[in-house]
Formats: sequence, C-alpha cells, structure tokens
Amino acid sequence: MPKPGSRLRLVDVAERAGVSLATASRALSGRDGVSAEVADRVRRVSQELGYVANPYARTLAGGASSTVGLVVHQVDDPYFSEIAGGVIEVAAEQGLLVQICHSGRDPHFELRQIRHLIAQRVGIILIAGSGYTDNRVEAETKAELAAYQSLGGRVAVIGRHSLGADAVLPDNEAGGRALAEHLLGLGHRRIAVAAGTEGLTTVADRLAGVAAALRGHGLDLAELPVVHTDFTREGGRVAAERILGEHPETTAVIALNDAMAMGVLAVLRAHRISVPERVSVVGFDDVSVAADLAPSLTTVRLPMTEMGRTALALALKPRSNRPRRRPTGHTLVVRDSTGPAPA
Amino acid sequence: MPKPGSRLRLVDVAERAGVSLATASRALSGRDGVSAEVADRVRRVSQELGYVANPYARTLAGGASSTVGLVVHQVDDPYFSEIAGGVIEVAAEQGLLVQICHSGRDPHFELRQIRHLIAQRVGIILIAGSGYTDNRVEAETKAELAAYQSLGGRVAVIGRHSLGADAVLPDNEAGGRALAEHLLGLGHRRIAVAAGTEGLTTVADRLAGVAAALRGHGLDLAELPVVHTDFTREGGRVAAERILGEHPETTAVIALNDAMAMGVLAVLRAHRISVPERVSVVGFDDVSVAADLAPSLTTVRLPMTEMGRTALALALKPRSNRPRRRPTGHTLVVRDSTGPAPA
DNA sequence: AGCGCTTGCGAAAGCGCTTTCGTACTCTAG
DNA sequence: CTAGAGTACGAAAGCGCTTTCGCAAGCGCT
Repeated sequence: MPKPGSRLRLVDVAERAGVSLATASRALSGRDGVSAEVADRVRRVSQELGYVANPYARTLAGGASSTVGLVVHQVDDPYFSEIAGGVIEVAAEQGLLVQICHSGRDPHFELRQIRHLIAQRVGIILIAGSGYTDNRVEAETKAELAAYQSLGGRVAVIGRHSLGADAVLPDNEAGGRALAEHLLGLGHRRIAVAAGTEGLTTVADRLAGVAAALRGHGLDLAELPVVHTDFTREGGRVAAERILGEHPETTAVIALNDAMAMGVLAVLRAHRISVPERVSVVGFDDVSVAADLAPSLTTVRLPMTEMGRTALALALKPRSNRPRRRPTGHTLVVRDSTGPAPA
Repeated sequence: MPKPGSRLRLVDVAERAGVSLATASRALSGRDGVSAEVADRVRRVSQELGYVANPYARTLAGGASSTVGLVVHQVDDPYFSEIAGGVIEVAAEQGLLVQICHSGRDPHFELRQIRHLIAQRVGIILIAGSGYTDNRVEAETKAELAAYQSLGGRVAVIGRHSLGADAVLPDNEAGGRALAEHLLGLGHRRIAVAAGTEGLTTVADRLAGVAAALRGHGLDLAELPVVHTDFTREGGRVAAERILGEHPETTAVIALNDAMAMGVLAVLRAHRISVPERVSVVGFDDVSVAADLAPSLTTVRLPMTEMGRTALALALKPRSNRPRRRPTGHTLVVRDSTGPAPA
C-alpha cells in the first residue's frame, strides 16, 4: 500500500484553488451550492494536478462506492468471459471498477461470494449465470439481496428470474423451441438431448422450449433420451458417450449450450460418426468459436457482450418499484453441423 | 451503498467481548500485544456475530489493501480469461478480491488503467499480456510502477520483461523454435508467418524463435512472407488472405497465437484448401478450444491458468532486491492441422 | 427599514478502522 | 525493597473524504 502523505489529497486541491475543503468536495462531485465559476476553477485545478479521489475515504465518508461486483460461474468459460467483457466496457466508460468472483455453479458458494461482496461494500452487484430450481437455496440468496437493496445497494442479474432484482433475460425457452423446430423441420425424430446439470433454471427453460416444439409435432420429450451431465465440454462428452451407447439410432443431438456441443462433437469425431450426415448437432449461446468448430456449429445466438452491458446499465439506473426485465431476443444461426435426417 | 449504522462495526465486537476497540483490532489482525486468551475471546465473538471488517475503513486507516488489480488486453480472449481464472482462484483462497480492467493492447490506455488502479490504492497490480518493443512507451509505465513499488505496492507481470517487477515468462522463443522445427521436420520450406501487431514483444520473441530454427536449416526468415496484422482471429483472417493472394505456393502457415490460427483456418476453409493436405497450420498458446477446431490445431501449450496463479503467488511474497523470474516452459502439441509438406 | 428567503461558502463532525502513546501492572535484577 | 524492563491493555489521534450545520451576504417583499 502506498504510504499516506505520498499522494495528492483533496485539501491540496482546495488550497490551490483557494477554497475550503467542503467546497472542493461539492465542486468535484457536482453537488450544488457552489457557483458555476468556483466549481469550474476547482475542476480545472484538480485536472491540472491530476487529482484522483481516494475511493476508500470517499466510500467511508458515505459516498457511493464506485466498484461493481460481478459474480460468474467461471470466468474462463467463453459465455461468461464475453459477458464480463461487456460489463468491463461499460464500467470503464463510467470510471467504475469491476471485481469479478467465481460461484463455481454452487449455490452455497455463490451465496458466500455475494455476502463477501456485500461486506466489501460494493455499490452494485451483478450476478450472471443460471439460477437454481430448488427454491430453498435461492430463497436465502434472495433475502440477502433484498436486505442489500433495501440499504441502497443495486443489483442486476443475467439469466435468472425471481431474485427480486432487475434482470436481463436470455430467450431460453424460445431459443430451445427454435432449435427443436429446426431439427424437426429437417426430418429428425430420434432426437436426444445433452442437458446440463439438473436443477439449473437455464436448463429447465431451454428444455421446456424443446418440449413445446416437440409437442407441436406430436412428440413427447419424456420419451426421448435426456441426459443430464455437467454444463461443460466434459459434460457434453459424457452425455454423448451415453447417448451413443444407449440410443445408437439417434440422428440429432441438442446440446443445451455450446460448451456441451463441443464435447458432443469431439466424441462423434472420435467415433468417426460424420456430422451432419449421420448425426446433426446443435448448441446454444453462439460463443465466438462456434463458427470455427469442425463442423461449424448450428446454434442459437445470445448477445452476451450486450447482455453484460445491459445488466450494468440497468444497475446504474435508480431502483424502480418493480424489478425491470430486459429480454434479449435470440437468433437461430444455421451452420454446418445440421442437415437432413438420414433416410 | 448500505447505509452507515446498518452493519456490524468493530466497536460492537469489542464491546461484546468486553475489550477496547484497540485490543479488538489487534486481536483480529493478529498483532501481538494481546494475551492469547483475550485474542481468542475476541475472535470467537467476532465469528459468532459474523463480523466482517469494512475494507474502506481498514485501508484508509493504513492497513493493507486486500484487492488486486489485474490488467489484461481483453478478458473475452481465451488466453486472458484463462489467466484471469488462475488469478481469481488464488485470490479466492487468500480472501482477496480481483479487479479486472482492459488495456485494449494500447500502451497509453494501459498506462491510464494502471494509474487508475494505483489511484484506487490497490495493494497488488498484475499485468498480463505482451509488452511493447518501443522503449519510450514502456519507460513511462516502468517509472510509474517503480514509484508504486517504492511506496510498498507489489507488482507482477505475465509475458513481459523489463518492467522492473517479478515476472512470469512464457517460453516464447523456444516455443516459436519448436513450431518451426516441427514444420521443417515435416518437409515444409515455403512457410509463411501470420504475425501479430508489430511492436509487441511477444510477437518479436516468437518470431525470433522461428528465425533461429529456420537458420538451423539454412533458411532466412527475411526471405519468407511475414504478415503483421492484429493479434486476433480477425487479424488471422486478414493475414491468411494476404498470404494466399501473394504467396499461393505456401505450404505451411505459422500463426503466432491460436486466435490468429483460427482466423487462418477459417479462410482456408472458405477457400476449400484442405488442411493439412495442402497447407499445414500451427498456432501458439493452446487455448482450450484448440483441440476442438476443425482440424484440431497443432500448437504450443502454455499453462495459462497456472501462469495466473504463479503471478499472484509471486506478488504475494515480499519484494526481493532483484525481480524474480519464473519461466513457464512449453509443450509442442501435435494435432491434425499439420502434416507432411505436399510433394 | 425590517423581515424572511435563498444562495454560496467555511467549520467541523463524523464514517470505521489502525496505530501511536500513555498507563497500570507484573517480573526480574541489583 | 526499589529501579528498570517488559507486558497487556485503553484513550485518542488520525487516514481523506462527505455532509450537516451555521453564518454572512444578497434578494424581494411589506
């Protein structure tokens, strides 16, 4: 830690500008009660001297904390790193700093991280990543966030509902439906699903979309193989092996995110099963590498970077009575991993 | 910001434990001058009450800041997100928070971010990503960091030399040599290089390794096409188009990172040029998707996550007289994107 | 002229912590 | 039995900022 005394303080600026500490503070934080002329002078002097307020002192004194806490499942997952990129962009524009922590897809660990952020007095908390279908775990988190918000903290979430906060909502259900419709339109009927961990709302929602599309074609999801494994590439591998072993007649695999789809493709390649000739594969999210896979992946695009930007933008607005909701929309991106069902 | 008075303060803990504020502070921060018995009692009470110190007050009062600033070129680049993942892991173990900001591969912008972090009084600064061969820009950054360190701040860098701080050094030159040797061994002679932005030390070092290998086989890098474009996928695309247009006889492309290699592969695919039958392609870094590309990418593996962990570990040690250096080692990973030179 | 308003500013009181300084007490040595 | 050193703790002084409060000056109104 830089030693005290070594850095410019607000008093120095005030002195140099010939005003009191109080006036300098007001001038720089844009409060009124200062004449435009004086405010201008203070700002100019502060500029010249290269003054930057000590955020610790400022926050301690009751000013707004200028750091935003971002909780992601795992930052080296492209889905989350793209979201983080969006958040960081907006934060940089606003002169805010972003603190990132991992939840590791564990609701209890996530709660711990959130408590830590609150204890650290961050002014804004952003939570990205799926919620949990088990309401008991979510309830505690929700309560913690409610208390935080009632004390003036701002919260926005990405991809989860019912946390009592502003939310950016990816179009999971409609996206799931679009993927299933696409495959059904290509004539596929023996469809398997590589689903992520059971208990994630994202998985449930995407699955619901798939089920709805199937019903429209007289099919029942309950009768098709749905394999729940980790929501990661490795999970995709495991799911693919199981699907191949137990349902060799499958002609299409719906992976509920791109990471899983990558695992599925890897297994199919290892088994020398050609995609899309013998089996079609779809993913979800459209992470940036999806287009570069072999074959390039048909998937549903979610605007991750934009979602990150929107979440922070929401949190920067004053709180509204009812939580705001920003659906993201989605786009089906058809590439080379899907084709007509084999005869 | 949670309002004052709403949260547990150290005085509350002290009162409840029947000691003074000073003693409570000493007990919790492990300073001596407190009997083991009293210290224990304070710690127990603090536990029970769920007390967490206010970091702003603590830092303001002269304690060590518990946040580490991480500067990366771009967090949604897998190379950096994996490094960030490693940093965050170690930080979580130590109860530290990580603030991430972008430098956007611009030395001046980077310097601004570093100044911002210093002004924010973070206790540790980690800088990831290539340095710049132009010493003038680096000099200013170096001076700033030196001042910061002399005031007690800790700094560690990843992938750059000569910043006067502890460094994790990826094996760029040896890696570059290994890649070139590999291609030469396969009989390739008409080799082109898709190099990143000129002026990055990473590019220069990797290129130097390539040049050394070539010399060993009686070739001169100066006589081969070396195309400098952005160190990104898009840059890879541009480079590949240029190489294809101006040197159609090329049988192997060395991309100086995996992102560029992906761009190169995309262009070759678009031109229906088969890899590795007609052209071999190699990358550098081994980001996690490299294995899932089409074809899977031959590359040099750098242990990014580990590099992130090591950097923070270095910064957590007390400063040494001479900057420490931790070379990373490298591994050539041969996959499907390279094959014998066509006859 | 006198009254209350508003406006522009400075003095000073904290915010919650760490740390210095001072005090009371205990221990060993002379 | 007292001097000097050492130990365990409390009182209080900041750290650099925001904000409340108070004061003085300027305004329009009766």
